[in-house]
Amino acid sequence: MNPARRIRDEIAAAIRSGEWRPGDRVPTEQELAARYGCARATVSKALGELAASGLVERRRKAGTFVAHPPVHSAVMTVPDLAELIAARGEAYRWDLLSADTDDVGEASCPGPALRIEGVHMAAGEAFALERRFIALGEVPEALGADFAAEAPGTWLLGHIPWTQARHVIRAVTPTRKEAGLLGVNASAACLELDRTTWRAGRVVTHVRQLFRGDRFDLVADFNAGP
Amino acid sequence: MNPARRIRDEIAAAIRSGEWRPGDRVPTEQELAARYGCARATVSKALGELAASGLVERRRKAGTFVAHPPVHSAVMTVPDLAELIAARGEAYRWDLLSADTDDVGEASCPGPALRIEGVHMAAGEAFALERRFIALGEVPEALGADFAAEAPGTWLLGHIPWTQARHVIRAVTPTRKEAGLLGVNASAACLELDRTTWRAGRVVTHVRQLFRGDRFDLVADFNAGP
DNA sequence: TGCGCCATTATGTCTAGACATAATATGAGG
DNA sequence: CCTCATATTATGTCTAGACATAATGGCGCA
Repeated sequence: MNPARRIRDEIAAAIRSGEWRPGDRVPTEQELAARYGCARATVSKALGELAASGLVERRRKAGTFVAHPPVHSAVMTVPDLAELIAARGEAYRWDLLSADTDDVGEASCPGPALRIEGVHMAAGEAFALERRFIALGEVPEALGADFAAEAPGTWLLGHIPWTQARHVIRAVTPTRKEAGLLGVNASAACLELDRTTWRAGRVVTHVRQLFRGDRFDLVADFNAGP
Repeated sequence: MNPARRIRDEIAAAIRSGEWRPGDRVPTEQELAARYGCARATVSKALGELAASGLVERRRKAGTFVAHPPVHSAVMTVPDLAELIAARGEAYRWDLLSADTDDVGEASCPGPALRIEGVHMAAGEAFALERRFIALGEVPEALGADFAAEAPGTWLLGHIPWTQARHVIRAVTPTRKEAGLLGVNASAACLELDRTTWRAGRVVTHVRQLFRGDRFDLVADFNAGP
């Protein structure tokens, strides 16, 4: 086992078990270096990783301290729907409802855009509705894509490299039309997921996905540190 | 500006702008060290941080490559309700409905537990319902706490150091009783947030919070890298 | 031709030492 | 007793060099 990894994991374990409490002082780098018989730089690397993951806080001159736990931040994975449904062992299908060019776009995706609507199907039943705008100024090649054959999210993932995104999650009651498409009662709660995606500061796409509340949970794990 | 930080940020910018595409080879550490006029260890540190944040992938002998973007993972912050509401400029209040000891607990929090129910109020109106189990085997001091004066989440945050947690988010239709407590129509969609919290592998608490769908959105940002 | 071994190569990690930086503690002066 | 300058100290970062490790590509042998 690496010295750096060992130091990092042992300190993380002491913090997570409650042995070292928030505010407690972590031994100085020199003390740890002596205890583990390694160079100070090695200890510093381990503490740097712990600080990056939020488990400790380092202050010059003062020393290193066990951080106070955050309210709750968690890493949430929003899965690719095709993969998610395949993982359940169900057949996945994307049904395109409409695809039109639109010179105006909408508030969160202004300018000329491609407007796409469709349904994600699992085991022959509607699973989620999708309404998407793709900014043609950023992704002109979207005009040549066949969104009847491939869901736009899947296509974009293969054509647009690293982006930033913001997700907004809320519970809503579907409109009558949406309820019909999803095959649920008009009073059934649905989970709405709005995602806006930027590249280099400019909006690439905005998508609103509406999930059947009875078939979809978002799961987020909070696991500070490595 | 730090050399390490500069290298890291310039490479991250090249990736996020699309200049370097997924699968592209990043120059070797030696080349980068020569280009930036610094030691190889400095380059290695920068690349290590980029790899930790998922922007690049490093393989021995093969080199460093721009990673393929993940489906979508995002850091979600589940706020402290008291703080959230205070930030909106509204008055926050916690109303305790009941607090009983329970020898059995429930599935996700087995064993002797404290069962607490209450309402989070904002500006005089119900905002969220909470039903919580606190494992007395792990947190016996919870018996001495005054949960009429302080919301159990707030109390736990101050008494239980670093933990792991899992969140499950779904859209539900409230029961008639829940709708009444929240002051919404029985057909209004609500956002349910289930959080189970562990310390050192043992369940500390399980909480179910039910939010008014029209008053609460979860926001998650995806911003790989520093 | 095909298989397996080995040299090469790029990353992974560490060391010992150096200097920078920032915040605290201390002491001098008002 | 308070205030400000200074010394101290722990972290922050870097360097140059070394060795470890793993995967790849090519070479040699069958």
